[in-house]
Amino acid sequence: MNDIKKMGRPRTFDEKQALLKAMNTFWAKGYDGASLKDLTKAMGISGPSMYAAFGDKRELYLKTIDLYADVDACEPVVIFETEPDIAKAVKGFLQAVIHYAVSRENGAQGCYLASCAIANIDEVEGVAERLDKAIHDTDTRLAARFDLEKQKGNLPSDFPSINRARLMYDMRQSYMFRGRAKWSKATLEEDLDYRVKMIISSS
Amino acid sequence: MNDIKKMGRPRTFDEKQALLKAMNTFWAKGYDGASLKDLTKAMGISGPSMYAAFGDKRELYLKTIDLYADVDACEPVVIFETEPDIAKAVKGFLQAVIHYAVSRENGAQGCYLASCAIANIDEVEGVAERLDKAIHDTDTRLAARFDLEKQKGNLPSDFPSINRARLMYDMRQSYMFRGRAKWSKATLEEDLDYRVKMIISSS
DNA sequence: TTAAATATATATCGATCGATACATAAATGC
DNA sequence: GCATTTATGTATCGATCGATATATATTTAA
Repeated sequence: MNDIKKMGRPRTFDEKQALLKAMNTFWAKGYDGASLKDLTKAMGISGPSMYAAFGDKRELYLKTIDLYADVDACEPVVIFETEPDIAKAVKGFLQAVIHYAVSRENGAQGCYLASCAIANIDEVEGVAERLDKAIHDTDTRLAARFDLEKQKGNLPSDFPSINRARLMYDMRQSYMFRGRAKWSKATLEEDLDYRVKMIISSS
Repeated sequence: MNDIKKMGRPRTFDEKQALLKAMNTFWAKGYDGASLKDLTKAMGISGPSMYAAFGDKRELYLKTIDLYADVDACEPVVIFETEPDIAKAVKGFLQAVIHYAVSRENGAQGCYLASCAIANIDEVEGVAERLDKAIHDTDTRLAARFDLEKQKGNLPSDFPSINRARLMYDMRQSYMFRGRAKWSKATLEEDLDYRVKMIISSS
């Protein structure tokens, strides 16, 4: 539906692929630590191409944050939303988080928001609102699944969905933090079952 | 005992005070975002004085990390170690953490390690080992209090001290994260009692 | 009083920063 | 065809980066 030919010389690179490369560069070096040279080299494009496509360094950064929040960080959430059994869903979520936390490429371990974006929350305009939205969106999305289980009668009617959703998100951030600090998958999984219990316990 | 007069012109500034100012600057702007101009202005000294006293920018950064780990971040831990009742100790720890997370000066909210240092873990040599040590030291210190309570008979003999210590530290990091993301003290305290209960629950 | 030692202030270094001017290449519209 | 539009590659801008050379000020040792 949207394949109307545009005028002018066509792009020779894929915007999303370039954004992913930029994200990994920011992730490893930080906003100020990642130079335009670093970024354009990783993206495989020239400086002027970057500016034409994304605006400037700050806008590029904000777009990588949007990409992360909308796409990259969602896999564990999807697992949580699709696994039928709620206990298994919680455990599957945390397992996916742990796997994600330790298995990204060099220098980009952990959570992009928690280990990169948050460092510039007051320095780079636009970061704060995106971070706040990402946290609330995830909290809400996780709570929605708990609410669904309450309707089904699989969780008690007084189950505090939003509080447990926040707790679950906090567990995610904790694993991400230790993952970036080079903790092993095995060590992170040690206390997994108790944490699952803590999340779905009703009182 | 250590007031032997040194030769040469004496320092006109206090090293620790200058380090604290440098830490706040790094905290707000990040390692690469904080320029020597920013740093020396905040520290109230000239460039050459900074280099003479601390080496270079990287060494200054590492020294601020040491200062944070050894001094600045310890207040909630001390509360945890000194409050006689273990349940109150856990709650007091988390309350102190929440207070700390939201009440630092502009741009320096949250945990210095989690919102600044960790961003440069692979970029700045020496950060990774300090971060790893700080996490392990805190985990161990928290676990020691649980072990003490086990000896006293206030906690069951099979209480998993190190796992609960890690959980407690993770709760700390979570509050710090949301504190930096501008969450209010009241909101952070909402689910406090449940978290305390789960930290000291024995099964 | 002089020499040695350490800290300070000013001025400035080459390198790199983010960003852009310009000419050229490759597509569409007519 | 030719004009228009958009993207690319090269070369480079002024500003700022981290770091230092130099001269001066202030202390102790003798």
